[in-house]
Amino acid sequence: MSGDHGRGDSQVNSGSKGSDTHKHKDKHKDKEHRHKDHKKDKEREKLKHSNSEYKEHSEKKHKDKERLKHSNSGSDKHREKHKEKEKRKEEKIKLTHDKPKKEKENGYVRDRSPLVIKSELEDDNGFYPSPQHNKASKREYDDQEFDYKLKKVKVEHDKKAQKRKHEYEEDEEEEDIKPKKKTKDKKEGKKSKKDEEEKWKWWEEERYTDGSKWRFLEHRGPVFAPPYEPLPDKVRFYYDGKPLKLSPAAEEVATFFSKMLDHEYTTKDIFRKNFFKDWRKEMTSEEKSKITDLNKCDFSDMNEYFKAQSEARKQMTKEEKQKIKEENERLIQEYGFCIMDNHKERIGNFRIEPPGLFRGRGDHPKMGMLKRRIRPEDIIINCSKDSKQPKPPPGTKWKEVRHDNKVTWLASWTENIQGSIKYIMLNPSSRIKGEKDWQKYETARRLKKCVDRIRTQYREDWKSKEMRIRQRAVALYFIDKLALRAGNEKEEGETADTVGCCSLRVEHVKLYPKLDEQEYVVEFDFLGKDSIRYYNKIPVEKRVFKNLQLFLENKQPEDDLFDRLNTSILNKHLQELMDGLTAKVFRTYNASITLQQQLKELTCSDDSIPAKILSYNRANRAVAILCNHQRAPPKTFEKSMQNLQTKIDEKQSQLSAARKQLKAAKADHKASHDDRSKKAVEVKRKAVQRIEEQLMKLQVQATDREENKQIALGTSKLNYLDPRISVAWCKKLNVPIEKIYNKTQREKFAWAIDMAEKDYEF
DNA sequence: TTCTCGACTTAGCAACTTCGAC
DNA sequence: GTCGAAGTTGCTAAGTCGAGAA
Repeated sequence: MSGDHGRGDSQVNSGSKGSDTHKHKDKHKDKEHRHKDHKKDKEREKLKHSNSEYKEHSEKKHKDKERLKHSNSGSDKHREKHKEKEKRKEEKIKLTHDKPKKEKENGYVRDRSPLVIKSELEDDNGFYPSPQHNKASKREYDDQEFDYKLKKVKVEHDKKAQKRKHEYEEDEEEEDIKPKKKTKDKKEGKKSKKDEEEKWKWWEEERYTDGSKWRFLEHRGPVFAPPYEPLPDKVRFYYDGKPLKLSPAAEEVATFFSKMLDHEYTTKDIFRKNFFKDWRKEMTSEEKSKITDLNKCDFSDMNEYFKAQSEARKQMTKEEKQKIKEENERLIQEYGFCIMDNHKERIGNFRIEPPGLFRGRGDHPKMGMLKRRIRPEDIIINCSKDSKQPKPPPGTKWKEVRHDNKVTWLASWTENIQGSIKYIMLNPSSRIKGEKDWQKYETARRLKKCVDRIRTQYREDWKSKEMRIRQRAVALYFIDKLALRAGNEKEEGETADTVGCCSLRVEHVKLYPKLDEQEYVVEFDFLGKDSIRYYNKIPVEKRVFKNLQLFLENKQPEDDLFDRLNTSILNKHLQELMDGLTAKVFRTYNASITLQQQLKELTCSDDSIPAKILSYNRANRAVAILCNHQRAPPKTFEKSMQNLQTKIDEKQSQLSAARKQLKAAKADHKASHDDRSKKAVEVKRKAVQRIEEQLMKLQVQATDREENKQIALGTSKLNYLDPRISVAWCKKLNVPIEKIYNKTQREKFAWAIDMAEKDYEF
């Protein structure tokens, strides 16, 4: 495809990105890098910028940024503000912990949602009533590319909804009465019902255009973590070499730590410090006075106990395992589904996160803190007014029950580490998620149509008189060319120090007018999402290079590279260029277009199926490299590679032996010319062929595995690659779809599998 | 206009399950 | 049937982005 201005080539084919140069270094080195301290003293006086226009804006933005970002800056005012923020957050967390925020939330429910729902439900003719287009719904409506096929519009009315609702209730009752006595027939009956649901082609139906997400929603609420079971007396905790019986609350938190003893986390200072601080909060005053030093705590006995338990689980008999499986299945049947608009849909995560120690990624300042137990009193339930509301566990109550059909979640709670909200939502195979996914790819396809115009414009903007426009244009170039993330601003001290494009700092880029025979090379080295290192050396256009030199002028390493840009400004600009365009659409677009190009380049219709799959994986890998989707090499990688090599060696000697035998058989036949010897030649020839195929398969497997060592293919496959490209490729080249997508993925992409023909073009 | 928050997507890891060789 | 490797699933952290409050 033409639209790529040579982007991928250096990266994708030659692997010039860090994946092949720096990024595969020892993981520890990466971790060291992650530890790089960005919190340097910011008191030093800022040098004045030479460019006057730049200076004026820069000062303003600098002030803002200082206030916003650097908690350790010299500004008292800023410190106070930061403190205030912290306080507010703590209060919020405390509030959600203690008492529900009744007023606001109740107001919300009473004043808005039910009214909306009521009026909509009353509208009998308009199952999708004429919307008073709000902004969000207008965009959906305007999105012409995302028009449903209306060949089979199925409009089910409330009566039918009620009927289905009752079926669901009957199911539930049956489950309640005899949960474990499912006959085979009943199971099959359920299966066919399930099949019916699986076959539901929501993509052939109309969708809501008024911003509402559903009309009817009924579910059983979440499943809570099992209560804490105190340790048997024989399992001891030792302090300073002496056994110490802990109170149940302190003991529970101690078990969280003891279970992680083999993990690197427990060796980290921040983790230990945070854990100890939170653990002490759970101790009795007596425990608090005794236990004052984590280094004197010995959790090894507890650790051994949990390891033994885990081992015992593995050693369970088939029957015991089966029993657990069945019990789990029962739980899924009861809580794992909901009824949304006449259809039984799978819930993605119906279990509440159990208490434990927070495992932040990278250098997270809050790692080790105690994630508290979530109780029914913390949970907000969302369901429709006319549904059977989920019952809280006996003796408890929900924080709130609301009926907001403008959102997709079924339940939510506020977690205590960051004060953010967690949700229970539907499975990716559900209509609500699928629609959104489809829409995402349609937006990316619309970008394809205007990407050339956008590229021309940002090239023009590199020459702009206004610094803010130049910065915007260079940032957009990086987002487009390198598939960088937008890079929202983050609150310092709350999370690990990671950046995206707009939040890049001076210290993250190095400029080389000439490097290894290439001109105008930019070296990127920063930690992105999940503290994954992005390292890349890339030649850029001269104008970009000159602009970067200008942006870096008179700045300190910890200053922002794009000091007059943030994601909000960028996205507002993108919105003007194309309806629905945001920074992340470029990632989706470039990922999908790269897959399509690579598949065209790499596959040949004459190839065997394994060879085709290898090509597919290579195309997928090109995207994963582009998007910097890395993984830690599997622990057993070296060993499994060795085993595979042994197999290859064996197969090779088997092959040469078989060839010798064939040669001998041929000689025999030449001498005797009889049928028996002719037959023997045929048999030997087939044997050689078979071994050759086996050898090839093994070699392909080895190549694939080696190339995949540190690349995660799943993320791009699941989130960035328009599934219709893969489906079309499979259909065109007669590759079974099962070779590309497993069961879960096929469920998620059912819409694409159904609608994409072999000639589909992204 | 700035800032915060809610809702949602994207992400890697680890536990669990299945597969295939012996 | 056993064992190790590969594949799958679940979990939950960490992003993006837009709306609305301050």
